Parts: sequence; structure tokens; C-alpha cells
Amino acid sequence: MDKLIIIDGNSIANRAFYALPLLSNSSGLHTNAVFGFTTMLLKLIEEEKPTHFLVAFDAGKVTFRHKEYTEYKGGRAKTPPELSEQFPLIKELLKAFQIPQFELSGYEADDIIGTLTRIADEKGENVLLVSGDKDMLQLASDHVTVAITRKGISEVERYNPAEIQEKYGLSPKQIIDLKGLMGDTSDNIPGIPGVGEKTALKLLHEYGTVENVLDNAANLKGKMKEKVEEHAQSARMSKELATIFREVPMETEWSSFGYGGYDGQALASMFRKLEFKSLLEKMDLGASVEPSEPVQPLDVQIVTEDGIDALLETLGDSVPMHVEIVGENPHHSEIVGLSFYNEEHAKSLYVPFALLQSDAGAPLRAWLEDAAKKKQLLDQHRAELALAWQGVRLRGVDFDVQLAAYLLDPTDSDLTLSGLAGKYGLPGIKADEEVFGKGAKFRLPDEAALSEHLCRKAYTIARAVPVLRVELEKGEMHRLFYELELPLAGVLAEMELRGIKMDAADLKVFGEELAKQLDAIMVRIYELAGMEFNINSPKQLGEVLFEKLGLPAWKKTKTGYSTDAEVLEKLAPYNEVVGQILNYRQLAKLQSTYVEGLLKEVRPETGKVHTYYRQTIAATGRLSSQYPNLQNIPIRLEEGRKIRKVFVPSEPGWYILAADYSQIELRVLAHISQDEKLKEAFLQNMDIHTKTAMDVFGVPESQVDSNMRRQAKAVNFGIVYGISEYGLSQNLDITRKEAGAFIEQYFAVFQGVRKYMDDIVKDARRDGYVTTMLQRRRYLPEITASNFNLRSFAERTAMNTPIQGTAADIIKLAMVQMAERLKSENLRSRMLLQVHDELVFEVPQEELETMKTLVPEVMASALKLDVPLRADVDYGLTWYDAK
DNA sequence: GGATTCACG
DNA sequence: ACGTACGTGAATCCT
Repeated sequence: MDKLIIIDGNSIANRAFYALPLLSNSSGLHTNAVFGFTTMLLKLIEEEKPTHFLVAFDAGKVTFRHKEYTEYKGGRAKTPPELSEQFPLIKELLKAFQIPQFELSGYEADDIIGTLTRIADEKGENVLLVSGDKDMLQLASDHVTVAITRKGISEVERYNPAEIQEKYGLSPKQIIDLKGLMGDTSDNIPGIPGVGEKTALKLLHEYGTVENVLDNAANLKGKMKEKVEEHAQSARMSKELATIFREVPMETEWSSFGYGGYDGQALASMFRKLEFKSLLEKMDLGASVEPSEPVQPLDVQIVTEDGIDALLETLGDSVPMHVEIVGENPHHSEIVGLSFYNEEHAKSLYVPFALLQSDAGAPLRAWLEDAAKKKQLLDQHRAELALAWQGVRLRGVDFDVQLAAYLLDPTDSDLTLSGLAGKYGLPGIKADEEVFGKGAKFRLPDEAALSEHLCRKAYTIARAVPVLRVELEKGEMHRLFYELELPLAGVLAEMELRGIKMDAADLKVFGEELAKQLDAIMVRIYELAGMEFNINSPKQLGEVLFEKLGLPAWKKTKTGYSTDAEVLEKLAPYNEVVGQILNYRQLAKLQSTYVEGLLKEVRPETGKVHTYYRQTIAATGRLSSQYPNLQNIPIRLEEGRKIRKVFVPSEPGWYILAADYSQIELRVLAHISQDEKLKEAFLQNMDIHTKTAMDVFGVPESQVDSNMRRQAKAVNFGIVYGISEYGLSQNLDITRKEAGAFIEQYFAVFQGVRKYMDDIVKDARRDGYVTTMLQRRRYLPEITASNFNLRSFAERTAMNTPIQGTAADIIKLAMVQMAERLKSENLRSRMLLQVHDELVFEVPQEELETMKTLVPEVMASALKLDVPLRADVDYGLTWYDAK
């Protein structure tokens, strides 16, 4: 038997658009409605296996309904451009799916659908009608099932006449009467004012139709009677408007809706354009790529003991390769094996890790360590760490696919090979998840499947390298890549492998003291609250504070009361318990994250922690740090700052030396904006917040008090973050108007900064991206959004990224240069940590004097700006003392 | 796994 | 009218 699926195109597109976050691909095309539409189509094809398929769209703006009622659909918000621009994409998508589309000028999709379902009814063919609009229920019949989307788009609720009867106690036809009485705000259909679904249902259960309700108005009572009598005409018209017209004149050949499946090639190319990577993979369309890149079966050879010599010969002087590592933290992970691809002979080679580590593997290990043998990898940093822990020092990497892809789009969250293959039109490759499974289900497959997959990786890297190389050139990021990021990867690995020594015993003692204090505070909190509860649970805490103790709740989160520090500080005067909770929170944080968290990461053999700097995470070009994060060790509050006392030199008689840039972001801003006043402040080496206070408040230095300086400092922060009145007012706890006055006053003085802020936003709109001084790039597709919030966010990002990103460029330069200097000057001092604007070293006593000058000198001269860069240095026996 | 909170620059 | 300061990672709770 035939089965026709009809989709209410406009309705489903709308549903998808509002149900999903505003996705966009890297060229700024919005894709959320298309994505939602696609998932729905795939699901329907898979689950329903339709023999016939059709999508109906509204055509034109004026329909016969407007002639009868000019207000029809008036007051409806205009379709946002982010959605309008997706309709052509949806239509293109449907072509790839080979699903017929239907629209007729002067009629809405509803009417086309109404007519088609009538015809199907008459022919006795089965129809599944999919819409987001409950009005469609009027079309349900023995042959027509109506599926209405609910919450989001993935789920639908199906209705046949019996189910409508069950849920509403109405027949499908009575759905029209329901709307006649209720009206519909979204279509501007009035109905009877004051009659909602409940009342309407009650009336219909009693009287059956609108007409009958009106005829029996006299039997109604009180207010209801008045309303019905007064709006009788409105109810009749509303019913008429709500009635789907089922006699649209159209030529219908049932066979023209026949569905024979989608065009895989067309769909794959569509998904690539839209960057629907997950769908490409899920449908295994990654394989059906552009004709220029057909998937080649690989000639895989698993290398054995006596094959090593031949392998080395095949590898030659330059080869794409892959190191398969299991585990998140490369400082303790397992290596599965290595794979290589030889372009010339189209040969793939797989080396199990055990072979590499055996005696027979020695020549290959030497080859890996030979800097003259060039290698191209995905994530050399990770490979280098994992291999180093196994005693093999990887050298000679001259291209890194992951690092390159990060520079091309630092916001790309999927820098795996299968992700990049989808994005850059490379031959398809399975996602690791598909081969290994994930979480508890992770398993290595048999060696044949394993070697095939890993060799496919090396092969994909081979295909990726030339593509990414060209893209880097196009974006003028080749120097950033070859001269900065690639060398930096090696510098980072060196720092991380070295690790930093911790006094674990001392940390334990600190933790024991914390535990005592926490115990005491906890007892006191229970006493003051009059009950025991989990202080760590914001939910329970909220109930205690705002319900039991009745404190005023003024800020909410998605799930309930907010209990963050800002709220608690305002509540502190009301009840002693609040201060105790703040205190508890502070110490609990130290205990769990810094004492227990750090102790877990200390290597018992060496007493060191080895952080893992991530070079491809932050959208601005900064590094991030994991396992443990050593970029957020407490410093602002003395209690927490004490944690820094356990970071000590790894050798007796050595010191910790730390140097941090002074106001690097504002100096960068002075340079980029060329603002005369700001440049002058730094050229004269003034305290920038005091100077800002003088200029903003118009007073001499002697009259700047600490409060004025504090406010000026907040304004400077705001400037760097991409200022908004609202943000500044929140930060300073002042009104928006006052914040606005500050900002205006600031810009009146720093006019070059104002011009920069205006220009950078315009540039971002024109180009779709912003760049740092070293050409690091960040795309901002939402800069043209019609949604105020999204657009504002993108504008602030446009202002902030060149500043934060250039500062990141500078300290990265300093790190690479510093590593070179330590080596060239035969210094024993070691660079250990980077904290965004600070570098930390361990230094033998006899090098203290040298390093005290060298480090600030290298940092200050890393990049030449039109204002001086300055780094302050200090040293001591612990990180705490190097302040 | 999302939400909340809080540590850093 | 709209309602967020920019960039991160980790611990904890709870659905």
C-alpha cells in the first residue's frame, strides 16, 4: 500500500528555527532551520519508509483570506532574516533529497495540504501529515494521520480521529469550531475574547459547533452569555478563517509524488557546504565526496620485526604519519601504534606500538628522533608528549594539520580528522567514536580494522596538508604558523615534560587545616540555619536562605534562586549565616580544587605536576591549561594565595622567578588604536588607572582618590572587554546612566580608542572576521545577526579579540625567543609556566642576576609596538614569594 | 551531561 | 525594547 508523507514546509522550518540555537557555518550562513529540517526528513525516511513524499510551502504574501479579512496574520512578527535566508537552502536540500516541492500563488501551504489530503481520502491512500500547527488536526481522517511536533522538533505526536476524540473530546472537524471560539493570536484570528481552550472545549462538548453555541447563547449564563452574544459575528468569521480550503484547483498526478530515495552525492555536497559534519559521518556520506577526491582503498601493510628496514626505506625524508594515543591526558596515556603513508608508492604502513618499543624497533625510534626526517602530523604536541613518556623524543615535525586548522578557524570545536575531512572537502574517514566506541564501550577493534583506520588517518593527513597550507597562505597566516605556533608546540612540550615541583607534604598540612576550619564553619552554619543540609547544593542552600530564613531573593537562575557570591554579599547584613556560607565556599573551593585536585595530579615518583597546555582551544589565541589547570592558581585573596607556597624549585638552591607584563592589553590597545592620550600615558610610564581617572574626572593627580582610581580601572577593563553601559554598571554597582556618563567622558578624552572601537566593528561586518597584529583570525558570523543579543556579543568580541589575541601573540613570541635564548646562552634555568601575561622559571642561584635582566628584556622586545612593553620580575623560594 | 559556582588573566 | 561585560577549567550537584 502507498504511503504519502506531506510536510508543512513553512511550519516545520519555523519550528526548527526557534527550537535550535542559531547555528552557522564558517562563511556566516545560518543553518539551524535547515539542520532541524534535515534531521526531521532523515527520521521520517528511516522510520516511515514512504512511497510518496511532498513538501508544501506558502507562496506569495496575499491569499484569499486577506481579501476576506485584511487583518489576517497581521501583528505577526516579521520573519527574521536569519530564517528567510534559510528557505532557499531548504529548497536546495529538498532537491538533494529528491523530494517534490509544491507551492501555488495565492494559497497557503494549508490549503494545498487540505486539498491533497482530501484527494488521498477519496482514493483511499494513507497519508502522514507533519506540521507544527495544531490547526492541521482538522484534516485527520481514517486515512490521514496528523503528526504535530512537540518540544523541539525531534519528537512528534500523532493523531488519528480516535486520538483527537480522546484528547479533546472532539471530531477533527470540530477543531475548526475550537479555533472559531478560541481564536489564534499568531494568525490574528480574534475568536471570542476571553474564551480560551478550556471554555471553548466546554461549550463544544455541550453544543458541538460554533453555530449551535451561538444559537443557544440565550441558555448561557452571566459573563459568558454577554461575551458570546457580543462577539457572535467574530466567532463566525474566525471559524471561516480557520477552515482549511480543500478545493484548490490543481493538476495532481499521484505518481508525481513518488519517492525513490535521496541523491547521496548531492546530499553529501550539500552537507559539506552547510558543514553538517555529524550528519555526514552518521550517514556515512563522508565517503561519497567530490569527484576529484574519490575514496581510495588503501594498501595496508602491518609491519613486523623483519620489516623495519624496508619500512625506513619507504618512509624516506618526509612523510605524513599518525600516532594513535588512548586517553585525554597525554602525560599518562597509552600509545596503540603508528601509521604512515607513502605517497609515491601509495603504500600504507602500520606499526604496533609493541614493535616500536622492542629491540627491533630501535632504528624506527632513531628515525622518529631524527630532526632531518620530516613528519606531518595531526597534533604533534600530544604525540610528542605521549612518545616522550615512553622514551622516544619526536623531532622534525614540519606540519601539523590540527594546529593549522585551529589557526584557520580558532572557534572550530571539532579538530579531529573526520571533522576536518568534512570541512575541507577531503576524502571521508570514520570518526574515532565509530571505530572505537566511546566511554565505557571503548574497545580497540581487531588489528585489521585498527590498522585500516589508523592508516586512513595518515592518508587523510597527506591529503589535508596541501589544502591547509594553501588556506594558511590565503589568510596570510603562514608566518604565524611556521614561525610561531609550530615552534611553540615544541617549547610547550618541553615545559610540560619538565613539570613543576610541588611540596605535597606541605599541601597536605594546609588541607588538614582547611578541613578543621570547614568543620567548624559547617557546624556554625547548621546552627544558624536551624537545620542540616548540603551547603554545596545551590538548590538546598537556596531553599534554606530564601524559604526557611526568608531572606530576599532578587536574582534567579534557570533552575531556581541564585546563590552566587554577588547575591550572598548583598545578603550578608541580614543574617550571620550568609557570611559564614561565603567563608565556607571560599575554603571549600581551596580544599576541593586546589588541595585535593592538585594532590591527585602530583607524580609520586618525582613530586611534580605536569600540566597540559592546549594550543587549539581558546578563540582568541590564548593557551589553556589542563590536568591540572595551572593558570588559575589563587592569588587575589591571601588565604588562597598561600597555595602558591607549595610550588617550589625542583633542585636545592634554586629559585622560582616570575615575570609579568605590565598592562599588556592596554598597551596593545594604545598601539592598535594609535590613541594619542593613551600612547602618551605609556610613553611617560604613568600608572594607567590613575591617569585614566585624572582624564575622566578632570582632576590633577593629587586629587585622584582610591575610589576614583578603582572606577577608572573598571572603565579600562570595560574598554578592553568591549564596553557596554550595562556591563560597567553591573561591575561598579552604579546605574546605567552613570555608567554611560563615564563611558562618554572616557571617549571624549580617548578619541582614538572610540574610533578604533567603531572601525573594528565596521571591519568585522565587512570582512566577517577580525585579526590580531600577527594576522591571527577569528570569524564573527553573528556580527550581522538581527537578534540584538547575538549581535552585541559579536560586536564586543570584535573589540576584544584583536586586543586579547595580540597580547597572546606577544607572549607566545616571548616564549619561543626565551627558549632559544636559554639554549643559545647555555643557561640551566628552565621555563616552567605561562599564565597569559606571566612566565614562571626555575633558576639556579648563579643565574639569578642574568635571568632578572634577560627575561624582562626578551618579553619587552618580543614585538615592537609604538609604546614600550614592560615586564616586571621577581623571584623567591616559592611561587608565592616571586610576586 | 547540563547547570551552577568560582578560580585565574 | 532588548539585557552581557572578554577568555578559560574544575568541582559539585542532580536530572
